[in-house]
Amino acid sequence: MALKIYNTMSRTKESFVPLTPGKVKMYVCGPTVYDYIHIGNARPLIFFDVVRRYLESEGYEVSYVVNFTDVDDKLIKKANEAGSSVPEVAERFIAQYHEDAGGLGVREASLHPRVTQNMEEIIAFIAGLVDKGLAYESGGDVYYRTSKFPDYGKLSHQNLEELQFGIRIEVDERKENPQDFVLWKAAKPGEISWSSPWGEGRPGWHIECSAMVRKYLGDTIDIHGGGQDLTFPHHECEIAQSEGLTGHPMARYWMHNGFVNINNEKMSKSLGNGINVNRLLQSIPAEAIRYFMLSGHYRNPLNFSDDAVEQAKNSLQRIENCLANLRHRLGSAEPGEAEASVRETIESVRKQFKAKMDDDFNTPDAITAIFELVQAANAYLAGARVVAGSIEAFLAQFEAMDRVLGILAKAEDELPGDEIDRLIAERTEARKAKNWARADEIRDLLMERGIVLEDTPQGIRWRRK
RNA sequence: GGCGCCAUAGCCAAGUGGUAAGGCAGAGCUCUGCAAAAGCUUUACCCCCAGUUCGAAUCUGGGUGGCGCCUCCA
Repeated sequence: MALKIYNTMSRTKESFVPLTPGKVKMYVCGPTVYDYIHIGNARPLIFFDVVRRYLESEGYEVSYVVNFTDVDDKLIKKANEAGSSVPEVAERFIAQYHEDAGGLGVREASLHPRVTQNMEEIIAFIAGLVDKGLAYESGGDVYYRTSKFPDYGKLSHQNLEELQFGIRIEVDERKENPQDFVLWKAAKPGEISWSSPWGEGRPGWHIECSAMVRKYLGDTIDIHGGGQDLTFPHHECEIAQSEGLTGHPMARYWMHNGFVNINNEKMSKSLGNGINVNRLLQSIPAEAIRYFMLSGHYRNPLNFSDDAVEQAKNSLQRIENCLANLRHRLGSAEPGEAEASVRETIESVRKQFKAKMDDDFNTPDAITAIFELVQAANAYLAGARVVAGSIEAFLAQFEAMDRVLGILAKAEDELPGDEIDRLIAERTEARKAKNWARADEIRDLLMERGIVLEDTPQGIRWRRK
């Protein structure tokens, strides 16, 4: 079964066929770097990171581009408030982004282009649109002439006549039509700006993605992703710009992730309930955040709460216990190749995992496949005969799945300190002597230090709590 | 007004025509010096009402209750 992706454009799951066999060009709209990233930003980061990892694990060579919007109104405002400059603010939060995304286990994109480093291409792009009559200059601004692009609305399935413009934002009288959107904004006095054929100014929000997609990936890419709020207007405008200029489809598959709510409320600045990823990572392991994010289907809304985090942690604990127990038992297992029955079980889990990921990245069901493996491995460990090859095969399958999801903590190979070692040895002696009081005392002592001791027929097994 | 989304056990969450996966939490049992870990067992009139069908959580229509987008937004 081949990969199917839900395409916002067609509103159906479509078989994934890349433009060039074996290669995938993928672009996801990145953050405007004027603040710390929040839990809502984290969802597309983590989800599309998983998409990318899965494609790679399926053998595709993925060119993955995530942009930084490093100049816009919010940055200008922030810089003014902080008595700083736009580049300084951007630099600071780009660094912060890398720290936080990395903290979430999100791999760096192939490329993180910035608006301010692609100004030539952006201006050339706009000029091209003006030349084609698809854009017009008005009072130092340049606007896209939506009336010249009949497909406008095709992604979000909006009908131009039905859209209510000016509902939230006052319509600028410099526009020919209210639905026209800005490509180039004339600079106000003192604002950061670049020279252009239309005077000093800066790019509008949508044009950067069109210009950077084209420059770094080409006229048509395979996957274009982002949060579902970007469907309209952002991606709609990108399509108008890119397809208007090049005459080619901008992307073959449009993917949009659902929102994260906080305690069943929409996350918004006005409610003040945004959750800062950097702060969150100080109290919650990245793996638990990833598990939480992947525990629901990416197109459904997800509700973030303390309870949800707790459940994610506990669920993960079951998998990690299993891994720890496998590793511990490896030392005492008899040598030998994996049994056929074990290989079959693992193969069936492998297929299940793949089938679920192939079905529009059904990560909740893919996680279920992991639990199937946990169950099988636990049952195997409880059996009479335990062979090293089988344990290794189990571990290898866990690792293969985790290369895609990234929800399991890296194996801690740190050894207990001398003192801990000594205490464990002393407890073993005490147990031999049936000195249960001393044995329990030592276990409690280590428990206080976050170390859980478990007695098994193969000796003491310890893990960090 | 337009375009959409969601409603499944105490909680989270798949399934989208053949009679309810998985996880968390809870309970019981087994194992254990005691634990832990693990195993086994256990919990669902699938929001409501009609309809289509041999058969519907799944399709259709109508409700009810949440929610998103309509040029800041992941």
